[in-house]
Amino acid sequence: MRHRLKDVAERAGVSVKTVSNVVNGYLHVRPDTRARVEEAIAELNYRPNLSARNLRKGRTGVIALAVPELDIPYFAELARHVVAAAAERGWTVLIDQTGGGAERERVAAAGIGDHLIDGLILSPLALTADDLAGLDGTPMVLLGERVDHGPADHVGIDNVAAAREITAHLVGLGRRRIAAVGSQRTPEGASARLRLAGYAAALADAGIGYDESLVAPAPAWHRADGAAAMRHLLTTGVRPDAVFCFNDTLALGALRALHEAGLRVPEDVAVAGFDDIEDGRFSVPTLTTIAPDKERIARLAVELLAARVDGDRETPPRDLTAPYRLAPRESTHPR
Amino acid sequence: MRHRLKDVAERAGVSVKTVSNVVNGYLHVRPDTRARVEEAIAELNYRPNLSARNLRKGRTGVIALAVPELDIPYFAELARHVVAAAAERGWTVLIDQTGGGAERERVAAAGIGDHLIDGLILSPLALTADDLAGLDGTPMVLLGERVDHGPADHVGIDNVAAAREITAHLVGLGRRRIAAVGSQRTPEGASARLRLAGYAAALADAGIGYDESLVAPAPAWHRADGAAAMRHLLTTGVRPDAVFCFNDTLALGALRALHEAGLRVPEDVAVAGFDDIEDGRFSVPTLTTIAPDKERIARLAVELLAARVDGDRETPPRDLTAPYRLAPRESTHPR
DNA sequence: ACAGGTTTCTACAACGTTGTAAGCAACGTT
DNA sequence: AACGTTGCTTACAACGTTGTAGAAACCTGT
Repeated sequence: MRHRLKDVAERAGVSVKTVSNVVNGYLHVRPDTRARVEEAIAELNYRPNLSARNLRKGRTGVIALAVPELDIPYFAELARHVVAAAAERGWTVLIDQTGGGAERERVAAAGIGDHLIDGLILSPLALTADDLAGLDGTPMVLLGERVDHGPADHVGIDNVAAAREITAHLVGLGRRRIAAVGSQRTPEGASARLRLAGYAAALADAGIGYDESLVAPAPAWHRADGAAAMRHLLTTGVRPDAVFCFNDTLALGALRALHEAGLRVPEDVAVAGFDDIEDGRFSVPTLTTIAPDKERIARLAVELLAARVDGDRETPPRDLTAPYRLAPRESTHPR
Repeated sequence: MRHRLKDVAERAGVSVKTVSNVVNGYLHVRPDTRARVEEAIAELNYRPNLSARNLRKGRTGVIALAVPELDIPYFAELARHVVAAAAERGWTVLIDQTGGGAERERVAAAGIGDHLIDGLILSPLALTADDLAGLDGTPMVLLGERVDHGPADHVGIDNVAAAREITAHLVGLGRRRIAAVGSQRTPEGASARLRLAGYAAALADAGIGYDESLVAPAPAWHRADGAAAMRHLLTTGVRPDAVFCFNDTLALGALRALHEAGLRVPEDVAVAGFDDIEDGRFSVPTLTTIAPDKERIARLAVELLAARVDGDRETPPRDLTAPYRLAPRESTHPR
């Protein structure tokens, strides 16, 4: 019960190509012919076969967005903005979950060779410049951490500056034993490294010594990891009077652990996060955070990708920086 | 720099079809021929053109998952499970955001005619049976609310029983002024209606009168809506001693509003949600909820869809029910 | 009536893949 | 030696669409 151009053409008494012209809005079609064709299309409920069209055109109108995990709120919120920005260009977004593993990220990046998608917006956790080197010229935009000298365009925020600013905010409250939660053994340039660097810089600015024992690693950046890291910090000698978590979910986990330990936030321990996910605006207490302009990030990424898909293979990789702002909330209210 | 079967064939000195056979794992290919072909494939970094393959096969290997919003944690978690279940079948999942509007849902449902996807898993908020009637036989599975006599397979949980059970749990704590948050003017059979019915049934079971003023509507089911509804309940005469929110995000918003009003949970007001999102396991206090088996829901949906995609158009629409369990947490601890 | 231009329409080929059917070896059996 | 059988390979057509090139129809001004 599925119809083709041919069926419509026969019904309307014209050639296949004329129907194609009507479907594609080609100008020079006589009004009465057009009407007849449109009638036939409606009667048969004709819909173009996109596979055939894609094959013919070499374009699919689909881009992929590959993120580590959809149920990390930051990525879900980002995905919404990307879908919206892509929709304005008539693109459909295929969302891929890499799980943050290098292998799956590589597969996602390679998948763009399959002609199923016109381009890829990739938010890498594990991938390095080397991994990306082999991908010959298929349009790609990287989000988040910057892959130095990578072959692809990049959109991100200034992680170091943002981390420095929010740490300085904690310092400004008079806190001195400021812990960091979320450090990882990741490649140079990854978010964890950059945010740690900003943290360290802010401490140096304030003349506070960097104390290794106040830096808690987290294998992933989920709530459970934040809670575990916080519990660990509380069992070691020095109790922190403030914590900078490298993202909001870590911070929400930390809030939970502090609550279980009977500590008050912000009175005993001030807590700050990063990402500005919706949860943090409703948690008890609400969460001070760095709010990256996600909408802008998504829009820039789609624009960069569009330029490449439209044939620009000459411009060297571009590196755009989106704004962010510090959003102080209850978790760091002055005592 | 993109290669086709033809290029590989020339390089390996065989016919195009032989290369195709190698790519598709056809049995009768001499080992040395196969080796030569594979070498050529590797040298040219050949990847099949999926548009062409799809055109030829009439299948795309892509299914769509249409959900109202990705940044509602329940749908994000569900999406992860669907992606995983689909991956086991070699399917890619294209995720679509409908925003819960009837129009966008209709577009998503109609999009399956475009031959871009083999089937659709749709989680409708606004769509009615009538909307779905016009879709001639393209495979579709509905999630969540049941569309009575709809033309499609359905997977859900027993909303009425679950709502009744969790309300009974509140009754069991000795609470009597039990509010409901999240009612909506939706079509018969929608989640809001079903959960309200379960709530009412549990009250009746316990001999508690149904009090209209304890039922708060919520235009959407976000945190902000839950907070607003809770604030509204607190300003009206009767202060509830328990609240059943129709989903977890509403409940998290309600927790926030209760906190701002200086009320303790669960001592002053017990709070229960629905969906078992991750946030509720880390909130302060942790959230009592109904935990639907999301993994099972996703798996069943993919299986039902697979049967239809594989050609079964005869079996009448099936209706599967996934299990759930009550997860009691801090927000309803006995006084 | 006719050249010259414009508008409208069409036939054909191609996009890259795979199913079909048939061809060609090589082998074992009579 | 002729035969069927099996294993391996290939030519061809088709999937449904659109770009190209050109034919047909229609104008316009002489």
